Amino acid sequence: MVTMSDVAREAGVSVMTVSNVLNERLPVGGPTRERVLAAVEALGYEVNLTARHLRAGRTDTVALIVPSFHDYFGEVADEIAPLVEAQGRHLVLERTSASPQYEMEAVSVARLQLYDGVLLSVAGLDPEQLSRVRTSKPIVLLGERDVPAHFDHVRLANEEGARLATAHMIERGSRRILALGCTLDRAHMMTSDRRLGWETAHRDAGLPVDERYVVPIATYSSHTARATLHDVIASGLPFDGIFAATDVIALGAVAALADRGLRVPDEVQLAGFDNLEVSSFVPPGITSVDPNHHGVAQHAVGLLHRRMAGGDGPAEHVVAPVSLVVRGSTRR
Amino acid sequence: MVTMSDVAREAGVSVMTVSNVLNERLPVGGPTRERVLAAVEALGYEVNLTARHLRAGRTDTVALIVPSFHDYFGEVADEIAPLVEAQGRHLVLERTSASPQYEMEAVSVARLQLYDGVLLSVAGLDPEQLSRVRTSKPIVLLGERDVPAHFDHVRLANEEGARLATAHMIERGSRRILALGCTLDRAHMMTSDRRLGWETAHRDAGLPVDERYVVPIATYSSHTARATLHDVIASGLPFDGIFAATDVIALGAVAALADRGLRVPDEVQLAGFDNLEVSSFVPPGITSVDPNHHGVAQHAVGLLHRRMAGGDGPAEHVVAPVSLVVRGSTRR
DNA sequence: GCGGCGCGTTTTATCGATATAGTCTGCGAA
DNA sequence: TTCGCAGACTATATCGATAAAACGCGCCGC
Repeated sequence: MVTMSDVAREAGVSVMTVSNVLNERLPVGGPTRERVLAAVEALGYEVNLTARHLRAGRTDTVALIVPSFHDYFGEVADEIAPLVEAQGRHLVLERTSASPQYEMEAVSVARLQLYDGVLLSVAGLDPEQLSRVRTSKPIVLLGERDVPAHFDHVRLANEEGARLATAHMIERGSRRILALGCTLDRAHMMTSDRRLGWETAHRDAGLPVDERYVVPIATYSSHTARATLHDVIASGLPFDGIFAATDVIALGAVAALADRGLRVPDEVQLAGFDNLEVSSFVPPGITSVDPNHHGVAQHAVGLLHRRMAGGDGPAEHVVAPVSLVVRGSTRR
Repeated sequence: MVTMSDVAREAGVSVMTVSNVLNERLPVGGPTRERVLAAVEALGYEVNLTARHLRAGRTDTVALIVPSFHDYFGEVADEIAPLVEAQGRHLVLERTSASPQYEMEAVSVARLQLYDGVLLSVAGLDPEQLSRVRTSKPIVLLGERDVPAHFDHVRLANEEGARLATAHMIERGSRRILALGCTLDRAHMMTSDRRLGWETAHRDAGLPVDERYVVPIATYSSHTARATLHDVIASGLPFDGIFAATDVIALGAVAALADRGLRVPDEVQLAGFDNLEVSSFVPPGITSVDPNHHGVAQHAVGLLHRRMAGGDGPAEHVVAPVSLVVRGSTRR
């Protein structure tokens, strides 16, 4: 490996002179500078970032830690990346498999030291576990779980989004709407907050809330959603609308409905949540709650930037507004 | 920040003793070890990985560098992650926006030093640019472009996959099959290799090859694909089948066909390439060439592992076999 | 003629961990 | 009593870069 001192020897100067030439900190005389640059070129020297990071105590890198790389998080990550790069920092992604253990490791002091800041998409950790995190570096939390108050946090207006989608289907005539992928839990988390919105829409419309229509699913995959909806259909529970807790679930539902020859939206209306890119392309177009990925990304990166710049106000808890994107899976 | 020497002072020992306790290199006496562990606990010490990396010249981290985080690459990344972790290393993702400049920076000596090895999914760099890369660390290339011979490389059987898909549609009755997203270029790259397979299938079946049916698209997004297919339909060019160069393109095609009320597969058969997860859920199910993500991931990680372990045989060029997954978008 | 100043460059210390060589203590054998 | 030696622990050098201080030299002004 070519080091700065190799360059220094080649150019007949001290390492500091090389450093000064390359970083333009202190001025270096013309001829000397030329010799240094020639030596750099000849040897193919490039700075060792690890050493620089150690010395500088800074890495100019931000980590985005997500449960998995595909679907929702991939799309969010692609929104976040340009914003971080616009600040002159690098973005790297790490993955936790949604396992609490991996998430804890990812925000361990040791790993945090590799980055100037971390965006953590919380999937597995509960508030109690999170409160044990030693925040040696700025962390901004993303995601729909409850988190300790001292963390900056960006979440979505889950209840409102679910309410919008459900109310829309009620207005368009659905009376028996499944809450697919939702749960009856009390803890504030994605699946229960969205179920609350589903409930609210029913109450607002003067309709009864039937808990049989809350159908949890074991894993948040299209595959499981498809199988679960098949079970519901087989059970004979009548329904004429589906609010899917996520678009990934909605996608599984679309498949299951097609498997059974149920027409969307004529026989069953369908709405999802997340407005994934794919949702506008799957015929007849999936109506979905748009979380405004770009806005979420801006909030999150903005908060993190403020902390990295030394800002130390009270923690902010942003609830990002959502809107409904109406497509062909609901009636007009 | 709590350092090892803070712990050493607290425990009344030298830093090396702390190091020895934590890394279990040299044996440390019972009582001393207890004091050290107590001090570590009390101060909340964790090792500084940057310092360790500098000293050790190793980071136990592999980078996967991709054009973008979502769709295809997100799915591949989720396959690669567990394999890298199984080797006791971390995986991080970086993104290049498919820009040649970013790709060059990503494999600059400086950035490579942060990792023990790199998996680079080549999108923007041509062989000439790649050959200028100073490979200070093991690199394995992924992707469908031609690359210099001295790089390990994993690619797909593009021509064969396209041939399979096209032949399948011909066999099922299509006679005028668009090659959507393919190109007439000569350079070996994804879009032209897949076009070759489309051609071969025609020749094999004794059908003429009509270049008007090769329809390139400006950007590889579902959105562009949808718009482009609308243009084709508007142009009046008759077709009864579509081979989409990627599933993302196929998804746009599905949307455009639905927009026009064209029934799949009755009026138009459709096949894609990549077998994205979504393809099995979009009604009626998109027939797609399965690149065996898992196998590709294993090859790539295996090659990289060999290099990182010091293996120095000749570069390997793996062409990963593909197979056709038949779904409802083609006739049975 | 000498202090002072500015410029260009080098010296030294440092970031935090770790490999290696060295030191100290105590115990057993000659 | 002395030497040897093993075991436990410490001192030092090192990874590669950079911040801060020091240095040498020429030139200016009084």
